[in-house]
Amino acid sequence: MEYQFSSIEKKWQDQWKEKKAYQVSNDSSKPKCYVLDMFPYPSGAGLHVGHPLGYIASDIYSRYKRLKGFNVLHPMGYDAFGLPAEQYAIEHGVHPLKSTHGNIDNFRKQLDNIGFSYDWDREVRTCDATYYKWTQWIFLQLFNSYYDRGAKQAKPITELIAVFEKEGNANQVCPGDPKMQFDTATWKGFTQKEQQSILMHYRLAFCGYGEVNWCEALGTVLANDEVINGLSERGGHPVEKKKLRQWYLRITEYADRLLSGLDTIQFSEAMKEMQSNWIGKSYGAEIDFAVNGHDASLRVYTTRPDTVFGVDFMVVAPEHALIESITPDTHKAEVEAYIAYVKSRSERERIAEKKITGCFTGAYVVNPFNQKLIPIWISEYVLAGYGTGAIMAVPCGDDRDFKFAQHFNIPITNIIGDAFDGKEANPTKEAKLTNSEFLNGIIQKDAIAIVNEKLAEMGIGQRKVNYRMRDAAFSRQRYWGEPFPIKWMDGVANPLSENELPLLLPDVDNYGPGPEGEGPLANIASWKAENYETNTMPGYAGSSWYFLRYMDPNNESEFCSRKASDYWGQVDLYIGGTEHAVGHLLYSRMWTKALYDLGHIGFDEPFKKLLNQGMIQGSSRFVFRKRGTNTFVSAGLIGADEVDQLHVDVNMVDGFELDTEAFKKWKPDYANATFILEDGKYICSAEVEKMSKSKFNTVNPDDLVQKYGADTFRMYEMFLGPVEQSKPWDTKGIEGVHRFIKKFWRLFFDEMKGKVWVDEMPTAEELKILHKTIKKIEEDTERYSFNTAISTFMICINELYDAGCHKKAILEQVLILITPYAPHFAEELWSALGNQGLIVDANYPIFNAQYVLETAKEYPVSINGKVRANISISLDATEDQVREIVLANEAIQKWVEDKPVKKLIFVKGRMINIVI
RNA sequence: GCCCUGGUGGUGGAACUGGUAGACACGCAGGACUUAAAAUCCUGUGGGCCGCAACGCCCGUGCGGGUUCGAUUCCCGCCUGGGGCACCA
Repeated sequence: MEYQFSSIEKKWQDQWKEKKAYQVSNDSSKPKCYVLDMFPYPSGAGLHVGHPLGYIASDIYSRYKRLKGFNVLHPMGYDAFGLPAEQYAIEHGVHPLKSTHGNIDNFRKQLDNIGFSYDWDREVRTCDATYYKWTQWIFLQLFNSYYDRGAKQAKPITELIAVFEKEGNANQVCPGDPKMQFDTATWKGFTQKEQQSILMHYRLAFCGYGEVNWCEALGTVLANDEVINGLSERGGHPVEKKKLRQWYLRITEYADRLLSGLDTIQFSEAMKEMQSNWIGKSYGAEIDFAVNGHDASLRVYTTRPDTVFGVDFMVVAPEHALIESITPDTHKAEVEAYIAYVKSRSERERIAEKKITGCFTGAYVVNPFNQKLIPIWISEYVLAGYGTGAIMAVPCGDDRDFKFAQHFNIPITNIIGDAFDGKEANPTKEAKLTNSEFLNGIIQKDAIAIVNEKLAEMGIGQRKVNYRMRDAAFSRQRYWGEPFPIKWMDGVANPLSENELPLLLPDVDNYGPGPEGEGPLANIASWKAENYETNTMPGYAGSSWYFLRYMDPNNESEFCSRKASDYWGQVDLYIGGTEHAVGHLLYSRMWTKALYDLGHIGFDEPFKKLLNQGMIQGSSRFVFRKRGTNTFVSAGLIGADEVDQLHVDVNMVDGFELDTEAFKKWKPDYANATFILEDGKYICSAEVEKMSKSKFNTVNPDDLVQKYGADTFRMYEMFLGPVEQSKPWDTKGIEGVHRFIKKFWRLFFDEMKGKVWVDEMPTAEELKILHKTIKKIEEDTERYSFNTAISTFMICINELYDAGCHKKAILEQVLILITPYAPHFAEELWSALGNQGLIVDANYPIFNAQYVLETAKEYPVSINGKVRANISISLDATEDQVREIVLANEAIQKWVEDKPVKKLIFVKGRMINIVI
């Protein structure tokens, strides 16, 4: 009986479906385990071999945990709102819902091919009203909350109102406007509208005017992480700064918790690094410098208060509020011209050119420590949005300040003696200070605290922590997203009540932008008549909480019952790519914390362990066409002729050898192609690139599943290397895995003889092979080392094969071990052995150390670290006995001769080393 | 520029806490079976030296140092691939 994978796989996929084998209950006495994939955006291009890598890994882990007795939640769904579907709608007039559904069907078909154990009854789609109803609901939770800095947690806005009525805002600094202050009476004196406007400055989801990344070509606002070098991530269109009314999430209030929470979760160092860089916490001080001749002071933020005697000039951002009042008439024209120049420059130009520009205001501040007058400059390199929008420049210690000083011939004060060579700035903290009066002779890093104390004493400064992270822009001028559950009345945003949800996304006639940068919803008269918000939520809204919905997907009265979220808790294993490091992974952490603060869930980090799968790259193949001809030269024969290098479909190339007949049929242009061959072959050149349709280097999993079966495909993807590692795809090796599976099959069935397994008692040697394998597979699967697990299976089968073992008692156990990796195969043979029920419900074999006990060990014996002999010695031999045996050995004696043995190192069960 | 990662045979990779480097595969070479092919099986396969062969010896984990009885693994300095951040004061 031959291994007929296609009928076997079809059969078991049908059986699983029929028996609802992967349906998961929230009611179980077993321990829980939640294994999650980052759900995909269903693009029109379909899956290539890179996509399932993480899905296979998570599927193996889920199935393994299930066999180990866990109640495993392993769901899948679709992140279905987003730009591509809308772009497609604009170009082809197809409703995004329709194209999205088509893409989802196609995805599902491809996923089903591979035999995943998803509980499809729990599928979520972010674009379904039954789902986005709750996205809107969570938005309202954020809208109706503020962050209590004292308690370090989100609280209902009603509590804040109560505080205002009792004591004003003295103990609740306004995050949106820190200078705002009012007492009880003032609060009560405000109109309803004024009160609402103040509350907006506290809300966790709020609306405000702000500089945003505006992309004219896309007609929308983009988040910082959607802008790359001044161009939009999608489409590569220019992006500029523009002031618009936008919704934001006050994620900055969570900066510190997002940072400290990293210590409680298992993310890779690289991932934590990326997140903490993004949050960008810095410790420094704010210092007030009195402006000479004005009753005003300039507040700067610095991380280096120790350098205060080295300040040679101040620089403020062009937007700084103080500029107008302190610039003397003599400098007005110049300053205005410079500000106009800065405004004329796009973000893109600024980043691309990085020119040193600036302008002196004509005003001075006084250094509070030595009364020196310090000129105030304006320059675009100082950002209005960070710190106080003003810096004290210390050219001898900061590279940018140094270059600025050089460029404008500003004299430089050296406060670090020999550590500064006059040619470049030295940012050290280890130098001894000079020219610094009371700080002279003190090491810089020690001086920081001294200056901070002095500042506090003088009442002109204090320690200050700053974050680089900005509040997250949360609105898009697009159609295909969640509508905001907000009605505008007299300039006040009114939240819909819970029973008005969902606010359904209406149909539109055209998907183009509305008037004045508004979204397409602004084009609908009935929508405008209701005064609904015309923006929609960004792509990350739905994906920020989907892992909670899987726990309770059909709940119509709650986003997720507390009972369900208490049962499932954190995601135990989350698998996905690194590209979401500072987007999705940060936002979903924030949403989780907010929902936790408000008491809706019982944990404040969503993902306990994150595993990043590597990217599978494409291995492109190229042919060389002689310029102006239809003749193709084999790679090894390219001489002086001018040739054009062209991508060729990798599926027409075997290794490097081109199938010339297939090539001719590929495109009409090539029908009459002629070839210059080497050794009768056309050889292509190769390059590793990103896998993409346009490079003709994509490999479709469907083709491989058809040719080798899903089980072979699954195992091969894992065998390729560690999951975390990026690597180019190469189909060649799949044969080896396929051979292995067939070999395993032949332990059960012989092509001629049919059934060959037997019901005999296993020998000690066979039990040893089995238990060695159980131990290793378990260890490897637990640490996600799937590639080495597969090689362990190969070793096991090779050994059983060599031992001629066809014993059911052994084979059956190995089948259970391999179930997570090759589920269809295991299911088929499990039932062939006469077992009732599914192998996915079997009990995992239990390792018994007794079977693998060794009595002796083949010790490597080295002399001065070089292995010279292998000697078998009993494991319970004492060191003295070992010494005797080893030194008596002929091969060792030859090396030792009559030299004295200085030392003998004996590591039990490992090795022996003789030092002479 | 700063930060994080990786660099091991012809190839993918293994070696988990410092203890026989190259497991397991691919590829290649030779052989068996077959009319032939596919499939399957067997043998060899890091480089070099000496040899009829067995055996044996030397070198070898990006490069140069160091610690150690012993280093792919730890430390210092450099080269290099990949990723992230980038006027953040």
